[in-house]
Amino acid sequence: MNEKTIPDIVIGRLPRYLQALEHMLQQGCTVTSSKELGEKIGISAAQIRKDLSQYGEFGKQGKGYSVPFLVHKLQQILKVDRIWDMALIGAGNLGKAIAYYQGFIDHGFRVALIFDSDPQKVGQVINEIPVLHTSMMIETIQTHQIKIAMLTVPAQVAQSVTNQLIQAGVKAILNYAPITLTVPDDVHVQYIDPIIHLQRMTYYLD
Amino acid sequence: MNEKTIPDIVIGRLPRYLQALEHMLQQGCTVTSSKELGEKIGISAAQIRKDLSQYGEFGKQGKGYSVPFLVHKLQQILKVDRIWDMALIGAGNLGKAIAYYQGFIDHGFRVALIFDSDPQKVGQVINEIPVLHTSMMIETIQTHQIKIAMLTVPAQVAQSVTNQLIQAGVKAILNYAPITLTVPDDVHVQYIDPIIHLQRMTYYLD
DNA sequence: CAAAGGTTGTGTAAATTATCACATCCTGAA
DNA sequence: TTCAGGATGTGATAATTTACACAACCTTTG
Repeated sequence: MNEKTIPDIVIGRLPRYLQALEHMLQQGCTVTSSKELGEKIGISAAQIRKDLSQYGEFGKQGKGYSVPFLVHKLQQILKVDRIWDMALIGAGNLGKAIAYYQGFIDHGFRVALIFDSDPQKVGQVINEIPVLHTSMMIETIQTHQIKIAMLTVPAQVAQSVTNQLIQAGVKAILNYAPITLTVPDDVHVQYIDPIIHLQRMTYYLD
Repeated sequence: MNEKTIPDIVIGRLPRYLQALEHMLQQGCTVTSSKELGEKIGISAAQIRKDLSQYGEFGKQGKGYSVPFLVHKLQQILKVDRIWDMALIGAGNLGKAIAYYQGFIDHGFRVALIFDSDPQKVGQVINEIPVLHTSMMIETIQTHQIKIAMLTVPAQVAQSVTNQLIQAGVKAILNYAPITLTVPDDVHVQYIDPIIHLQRMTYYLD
């Protein structure tokens, strides 16, 4: 069953299923169908069934899916059935907003370390976490065995910071800097850039 | 040539081309090739050539592409050869960080209006823009003819705010709230949700 | 001028992704 | 018990997307 690897495009949809299912759970909904879920997130029912069937048979014919069960399974598949410590690099406006975001901890992600190169920022405490100088970054990340980093530094230094993160053993980077990062094959990068998203929409406007 | 519509997946890559090309321009690079560009952003040269050829013949055989010319063409195609006024809904930590972000204005996007439902926030001035109450939202957006909105409100109110935005004539929404929005076909939505992106990466971690 | 080297634009083939359609199964009611 | 209604899981098919390969063309060099 798990013979061949599941395409990344499928993986990309799983978090969206999980998000919608967690909302349902909060609202006390215990059973759903691929049809209902699909309508909520704008994906065809067949697509959802096929995606989920890659990992096993989670539903009951005639009935649908148990929401708590499916949430649990998806959390296992996505490996968010645990707490992930993360490092945040860059304590500017955006970095601070991220450090204060409650959503991370609610979903098993914890900002454990914050770094900045500005001596004025070092020593500040953001949401109970002291800002450390980037000169301590590699060593501290290594000792904490942190695998995930969020990057909110200027584009000019993003690649060099990335190189250091890789050296420190980081395997996943959420990059807010407006630049494509070059990384080894075993390091994953996701990009968050509002400009890119906006430009993708203005294309369709008059 | 423009007979049939160009697939959205192609549109999604154009902003990344533009981003890389603008970096090159800043560094004084005036000519490039699909090979060089592709290596920078991790996309095959053939893919880039095919994408660009959808809109015309911008390159010179044997030579490559003129960077300033291609930047100009992409800006035209993506309709970012002008200034777009935007409304920002939600003046929390994230909303403030967005309001202060220099990158928008550098790329032709201007935060023109800010709204919040919290009376304590209304009247505050963020980056020279006064925060207005959401009760004035529909009317103000209409009179300013604003077509783009950024949403940084709690998930619980995101859909109802969205409905109001649509009523006000907004056609593109950059949604930071962790929920799928339901909108008419002529309204475009892009999602920015760090949790989704992180979960897409933890799948691949041990 | 000729030839070499390099790059584009594109028709075609391959690979990937999404849709369809239906056998199978479960539930509940008569 | 039987039958109707409804939903899953999946093989087959269709659609989309990417990769390949090369003719055409430009530039430079000798």
